[in-house]
Amino acid sequence: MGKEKWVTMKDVANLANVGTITVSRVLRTPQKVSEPKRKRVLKAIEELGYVPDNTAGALSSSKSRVFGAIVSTINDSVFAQTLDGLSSTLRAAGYELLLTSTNYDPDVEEDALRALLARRPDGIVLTSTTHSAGVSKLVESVSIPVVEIWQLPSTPLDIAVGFSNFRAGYDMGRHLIDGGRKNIAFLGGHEPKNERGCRRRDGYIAALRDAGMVPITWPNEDQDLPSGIELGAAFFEGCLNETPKIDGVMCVSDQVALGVLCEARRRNVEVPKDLAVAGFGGFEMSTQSGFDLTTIEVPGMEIGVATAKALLDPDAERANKVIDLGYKLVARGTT
Amino acid sequence: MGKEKWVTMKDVANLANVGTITVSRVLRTPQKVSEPKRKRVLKAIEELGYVPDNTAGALSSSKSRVFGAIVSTINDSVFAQTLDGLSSTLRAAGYELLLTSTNYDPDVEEDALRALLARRPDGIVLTSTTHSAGVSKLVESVSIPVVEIWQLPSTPLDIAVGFSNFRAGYDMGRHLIDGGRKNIAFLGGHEPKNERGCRRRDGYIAALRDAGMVPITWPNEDQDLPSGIELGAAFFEGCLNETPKIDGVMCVSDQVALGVLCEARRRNVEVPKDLAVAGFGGFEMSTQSGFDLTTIEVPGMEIGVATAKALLDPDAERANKVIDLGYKLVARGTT
DNA sequence: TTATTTTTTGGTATCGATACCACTCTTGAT
DNA sequence: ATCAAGAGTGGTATCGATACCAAAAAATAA
Repeated sequence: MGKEKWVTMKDVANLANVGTITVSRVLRTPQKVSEPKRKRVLKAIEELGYVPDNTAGALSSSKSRVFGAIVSTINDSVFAQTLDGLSSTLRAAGYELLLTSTNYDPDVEEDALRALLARRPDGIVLTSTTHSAGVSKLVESVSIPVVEIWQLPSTPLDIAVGFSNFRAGYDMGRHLIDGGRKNIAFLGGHEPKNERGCRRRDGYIAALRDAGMVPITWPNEDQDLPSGIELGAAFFEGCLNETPKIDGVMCVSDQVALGVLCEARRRNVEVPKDLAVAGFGGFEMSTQSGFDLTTIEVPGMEIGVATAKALLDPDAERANKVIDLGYKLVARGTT
Repeated sequence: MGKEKWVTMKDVANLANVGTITVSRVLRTPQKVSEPKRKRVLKAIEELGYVPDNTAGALSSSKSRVFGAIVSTINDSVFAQTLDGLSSTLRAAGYELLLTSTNYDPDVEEDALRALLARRPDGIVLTSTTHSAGVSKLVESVSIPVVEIWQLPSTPLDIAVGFSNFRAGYDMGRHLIDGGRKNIAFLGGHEPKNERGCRRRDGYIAALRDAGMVPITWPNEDQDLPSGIELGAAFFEGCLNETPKIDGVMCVSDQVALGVLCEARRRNVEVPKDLAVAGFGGFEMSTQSGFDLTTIEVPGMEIGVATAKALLDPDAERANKVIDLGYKLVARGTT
């Protein structure tokens, strides 16, 4: 626990017998410094254990080398992949990630954004696409790239990287219809704060309407908790009580789908004979060695990487403001 | 996309007709400013849409109001709870979290730590407890709190918050022995880079030795991938081929345990009659409405909250350098 | 050789906030 | 009325890096 002060660039410069600016250049643009001086500086850095102070650098260059992200939750495996991809790509380029989660509470978003902007990030990542007036105003007053992810907003603030939740919902609806199911329900997605889930549900509804079928959704009251396996079981039970003839369910997430699978097993409902089950997300356990679940696989990692690229070179990406990375409907044993 | 410059504290001061320092005080120590001036300043802030620049504040006060965290992976649901607890508690106190993941690669740790320290954080969170010489040296040269989490190191660098992975492994071993199992295997945990998993395995080995039984572990070669459901299935298969009489398995994680459950079902091995299965972590799906899996429940969220408290008030916590939050063995249907 | 470009280098001002100190103005005690 | 204590306020130096400009050194052209 040394109480010593931090070593400064000036200390390094003195030891190496150069100007401070030369030390700065060795770190930022080494090719602009002659071989012998560069070596001397590097040796001095090593010797003193110098760790540059980015807060000072940020102040004078107005480049913080930090990006801010506001996510709805960290606690979602597919989503976490995006963060992994984002954070590692950024770190490779010498940037760090300032992370804030709102736990699906939009009221937190503005505060979180203020706090992030106070750190003068070089860019911002948002996971929501409908924003409060305050948020929009803040974002518009700022001249840094803003990337909205995991959705494709019709009017992006700046850049968007994601896929169409609506089309994914629609496609899965069709998949169940094509599989001959007659009474298909959608479980979850009625959390008004989870926009992505709502869009999937909208897609499902459209698919059924287009096929002349009646959409069944459950639950129908607002419900705030992020959907998980417990809810899946509960949803299925509730839905079945109301509409016993259900022969296909499409779930807002893989977690909910697993809850349905568990509940179905307890009730001796045979999958896929009596009931088709489809999820969304493509998390690890949906694979064949797991639950062999039909699902929509989302390119979580790719979204993270593409987002990082957009942040690092916004002008290149701004040509096409909306980057659609698509999704993959993977039909497996449960349908 | 406004190209306007940021509003500065001076702008606010001018508009409110006060000194810049008064504006600073309104934000940091409002009780030291008289009512009328405070109101005027707040109005000016509102009017101009002023967002303070923390990088400048950090430089002059040497308090960045940022904490850095280096985690092995974001992609683990129980672990994510810790991050959620950490980040929300910190934000409530006006601090942000700078997050970096190493993907279980210890070589990345030193680089990541350097990058974090360059942002002059007010504290650091580490998820590993065995560090390279470079990391230890860096940490020791710094006078900020350092919290190691999810483990209880014998010689903490500074403060530690977690539980004993060894004892958890030991207890679960005993649980299976007490349940009358005769041939108990431990699956996973042979990733040398995953210390926590190794400690659990060590605990299991000790429990079996103490009971005069022969420990069986699988796999026995180094294996780097973080354990998941696919690996669980594969491990179980491999282990069964070598030692067919297995009647109990303890897994390094719940994910691996689920893989075992799936593979067991495919092979018509009845759980828990023919095979007891235990996991570790207590993630959502292990509950009764999910897979009814016997597991060790870890207080993920609490670790995050306690870590935040330790960072915010290190001196209070440093009295007891090691904070053991324990764990809970939850016996369910699979044993 | 000298003139001219290019590369390398360092001095000084600057970024925007807070620390520190000095000063004024209350308030209450004597 | 006088003084002491404390609250409220602002000026100026400062944090540690980078930008900008100018000067020196080296490389190239004439």
